[in-house]
Amino acid sequence: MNVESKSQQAYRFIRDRIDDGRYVPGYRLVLGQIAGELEVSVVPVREAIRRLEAEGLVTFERNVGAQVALIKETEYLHTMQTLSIVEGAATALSAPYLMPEHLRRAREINERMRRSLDDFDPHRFTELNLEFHAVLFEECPNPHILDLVHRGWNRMRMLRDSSFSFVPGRARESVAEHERILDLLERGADPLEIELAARSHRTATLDAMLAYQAKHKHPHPEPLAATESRMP
Amino acid sequence: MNVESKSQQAYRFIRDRIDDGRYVPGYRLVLGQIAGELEVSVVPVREAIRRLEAEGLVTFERNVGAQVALIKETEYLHTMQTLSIVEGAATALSAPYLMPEHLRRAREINERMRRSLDDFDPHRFTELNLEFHAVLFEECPNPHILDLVHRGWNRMRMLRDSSFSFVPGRARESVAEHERILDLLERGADPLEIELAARSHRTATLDAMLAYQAKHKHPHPEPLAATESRMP
DNA sequence: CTGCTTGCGATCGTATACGATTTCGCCGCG
DNA sequence: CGCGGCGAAATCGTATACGATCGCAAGCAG
Repeated sequence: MNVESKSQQAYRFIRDRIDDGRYVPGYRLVLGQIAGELEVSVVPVREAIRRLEAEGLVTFERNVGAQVALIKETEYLHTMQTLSIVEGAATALSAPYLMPEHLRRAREINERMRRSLDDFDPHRFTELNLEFHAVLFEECPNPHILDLVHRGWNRMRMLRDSSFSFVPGRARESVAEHERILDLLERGADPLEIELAARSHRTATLDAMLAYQAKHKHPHPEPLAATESRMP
Repeated sequence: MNVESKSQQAYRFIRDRIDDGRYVPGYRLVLGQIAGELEVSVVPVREAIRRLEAEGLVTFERNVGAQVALIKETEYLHTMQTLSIVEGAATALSAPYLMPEHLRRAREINERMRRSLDDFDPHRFTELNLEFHAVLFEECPNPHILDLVHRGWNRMRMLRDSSFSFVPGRARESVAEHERILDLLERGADPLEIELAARSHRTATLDAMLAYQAKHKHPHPEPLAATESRMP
């Protein structure tokens, strides 16, 4: 009965293709073409693209057209930094609501992450990584914060290939940090301590990436207040 | 030459009316009616409303229509909590980039806030309050975070009447807290200290509101992890 | 009187049509 | 050979049209 609206359908269509990499950043979204593939008219497609634009996944230029958002490096760093903050907060806020069951599941996922490392399966690793944090956020009392976290993840997913795998050794540290966060949660540590641990879990990744890139590619990707936000 | 697109025009039209209170929360947005007032067709109006929906200012129900978002109390609290986090972070991130000139202007605005209190001008007070924080964020190196702050402010503005004025005495405390934040910035305090000060500046308002409401209206607006996020 | 059904008006959702704008290749000129 | 202008094709932006859906009120049965 209640079939989803065509604009919703178009939204999902495009969104799926962005998510799974068929539409790479920079890919030109031509209204008529997408409308043709979907067998709908251009109006719903325009709405869908507008929505994607508001979410930051797509850029839209008047009379020119839309394309999958190109994330510049500094943009990427800013998103990482923002993520570190909202993820840290979300973890701390969720802490009081996490049951032993959640922690058990999280540990189990983390174990699988460790194993995926031994199997050299980076794709599986990043997938499990998302799952891990998703478990921690399941009981987050503030859906707003959660929304911000998801926005950040979407953004990140668009560059999935420039994630962990690019910094040798970082993944293993990541697993260890997960362990530490779980320990803090388990013993009901101070929320601030949890927040900072979760935050630096992400900023450590960021810093590792910066260091790695500085050594291997550009001399300086651009100074950022990232490290200043790290807080010891 | 390059007149703004009609959908942009419609967006601004609606947005203005929401901002200045002509469209109150719950106000029903009828496509044809708005299109008529603007002398455009419904298609651009739909796009505008979709965008407002993505920004959270408007809710849209299929085959029923759009209305200015009704913010429930818990929603409000969540937004405040989120704001406390992102504002705190934004303040800390901006700290290294603030020149004495900025601090001077901020102090001056804060003084005017104090005076507006003596004149019993709450509208002016809230206006200056935004200005104050805007100055602190002028040099924020992370536009992402800033964007989140602005989103939060938009949300808040929709309930402007339930802000400071409802908690007697809170405004004066707020001025004092501004002073304290400025002091921390001036002496180049630890970023974490600045962040927590800015954060608790907002959560203090939240807590004051909750306490006030608990005493005067409802027994319990609903428990929230707010105080847990406050962090001493 | 109450509750369910039915029909109508209001409004939404989308297709189609067409003018407006941009892009890009082609041509002539320097 | 390069470059500036011109024209056609591609694409966008919006108006209009019309079917689809919802809400509400009137009518009918119990």
